[in-house]
Amino acid sequence: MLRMSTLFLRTLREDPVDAEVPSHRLLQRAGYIRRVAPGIFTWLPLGWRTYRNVENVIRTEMDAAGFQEMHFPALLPREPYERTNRWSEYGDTLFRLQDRRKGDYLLGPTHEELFTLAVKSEFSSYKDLPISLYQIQTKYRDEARPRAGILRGREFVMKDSYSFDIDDEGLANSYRQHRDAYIRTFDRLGLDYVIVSAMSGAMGGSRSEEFLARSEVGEDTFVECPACGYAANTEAVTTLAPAEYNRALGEPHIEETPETSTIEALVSYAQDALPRPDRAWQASDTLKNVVLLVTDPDGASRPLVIGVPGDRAIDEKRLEAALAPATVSAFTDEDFEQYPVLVPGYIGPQVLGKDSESGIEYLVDPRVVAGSAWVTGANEPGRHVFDLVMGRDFRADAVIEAAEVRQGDPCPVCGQPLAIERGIEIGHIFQLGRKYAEALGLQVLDENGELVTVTMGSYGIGVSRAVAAIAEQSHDETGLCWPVAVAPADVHVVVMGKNPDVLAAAEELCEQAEAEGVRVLVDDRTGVSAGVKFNDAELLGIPTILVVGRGLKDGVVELRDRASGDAEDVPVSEILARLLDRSAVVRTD
RNA sequence: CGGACCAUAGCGCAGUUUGGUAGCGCACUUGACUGGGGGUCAAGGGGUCGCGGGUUCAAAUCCCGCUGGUCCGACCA
Repeated sequence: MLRMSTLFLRTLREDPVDAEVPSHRLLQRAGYIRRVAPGIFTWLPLGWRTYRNVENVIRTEMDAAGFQEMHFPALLPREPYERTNRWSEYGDTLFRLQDRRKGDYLLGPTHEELFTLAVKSEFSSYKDLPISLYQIQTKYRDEARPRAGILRGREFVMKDSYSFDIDDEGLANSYRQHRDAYIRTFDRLGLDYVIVSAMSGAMGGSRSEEFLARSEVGEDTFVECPACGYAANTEAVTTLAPAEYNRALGEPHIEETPETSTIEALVSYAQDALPRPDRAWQASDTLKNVVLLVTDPDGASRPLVIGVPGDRAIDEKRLEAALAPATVSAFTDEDFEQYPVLVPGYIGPQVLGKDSESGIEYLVDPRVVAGSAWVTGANEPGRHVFDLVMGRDFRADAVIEAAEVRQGDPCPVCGQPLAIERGIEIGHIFQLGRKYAEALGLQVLDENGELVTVTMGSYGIGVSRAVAAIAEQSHDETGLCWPVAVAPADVHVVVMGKNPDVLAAAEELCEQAEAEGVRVLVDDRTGVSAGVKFNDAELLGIPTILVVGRGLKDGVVELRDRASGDAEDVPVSEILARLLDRSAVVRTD
């Protein structure tokens, strides 16, 4: 039994000044966590109980799915990460340190290498596979800017699983098992989440989905189709090629368009000087060609031009995701000097493409379909070309998803307008493929006695982040409101006044409840006013609040639902049954 | 990595402009009253004013340097 009179807890009446998002603010005010250094937090007793409940839900579901828990060190040698290139690729985000002999070590940001090596050292036959292993581990990432409390810390706990299969079919199966286990886990945690298509990004691999807890403070943006249920991270949204597009009125013709190096100026000029017969010119009639400098992982860089409808901006995240692992930067004046064919403000696709004279790679937005006509640069200052038709008058090397996604864009599945939402990434599942197995030489003998490289999946849940995500989704103005599955106790008993008979009656009730498996936190403090106790109870957010006080002489106590605020008087004789009904009694923490 | 700002009691802040006994609210201790919504009164404890140097009779305050931190953006399985 937790007693407020002895609990290591101090609630704060005022908000900590550094806390911006509700979860961070309330977890600190309620005495669940305290900051130690930027992005590094201590869990105080109530917070730790909550954290462990979350961890236990995750662990039970992983075990139930047949995944085996093990545990790696957080402090790791450099060598395995050197072999997969991540010692350098991870960059400044990697926490590095040296031992007394100047040997390089790191604090693990994720453990693909170690799991791969572990399987390699133990198993060597297809008969041993498939297998899925996991750990619940403290991870370290030296984030450039930790923020939002434990939503994004530099030290955090992650449950990371890895599956090992002999072939793609096996991997797909392991992936499905993890996906199902994650659904059960997040359902039990009471989270409101969506599963979105994601890019596998720097991790490599093919299929990837993210579990996002809906939250306006989330750092991930995703689109969702209210009509058909399609959902995707903005990085992974695919653009529907339009069924209708501008048709050419004739052959391409170059027009004088002075001082029109921006789309806005061009549209305005064309409207005045070269009006369309049927309707006004729009930015979406123009083809904007953006030059970027692409740098490959080996350090080589080259120009790249991307053509998008003039009303669209390039979304850097989508661009980076589309080009990964290469990175992009702006094309500078010096770069332009090296490529005189590129006339800033008047770049047109006629001179672009790998097969063209310039050899500059040219990629286009999916809206630039074959047969569509555009107004675009004529590759000379002050001139644009009209009625330039994709496929007829110019070609692209490929299609790229890099344009911004907007509210109301058509769903790639059903065509209905998409909504844009924000979420907190609480889980991510990947079909990694053979990247790590190849780099580290994880092979087994197949049934024909041939060596084959194992294919892997990688699956993560942010355990500490999930605590914050739950807090983010379940709180109100007065404090936290935990779902019963993760709450630090089942019932918060508020003992009113200082009448020893009332206290004794409350104590007895608490003892009986505990004996039945109900986890009780009792506010047995004397000399604390009713207001303080009620406010603390609401701040702490235990789902059921039981007020033992003046009703006792009539044989009733007051039962309150923290979330709704609903209260009712319940006869003492019935209270145990009611509490059991509202408790997460079957629990192993 | 850009931009803005901050550092004074456990927390939140004033004091710095114009140098002169280090303050307020909350929290904490003691006592009394109160006792179903952060109650009242009284008496207390708690500070290398981030660090180092300088100017001055005198520095939280002015000057120089450093360190740490926060927020916005960039970045970020």
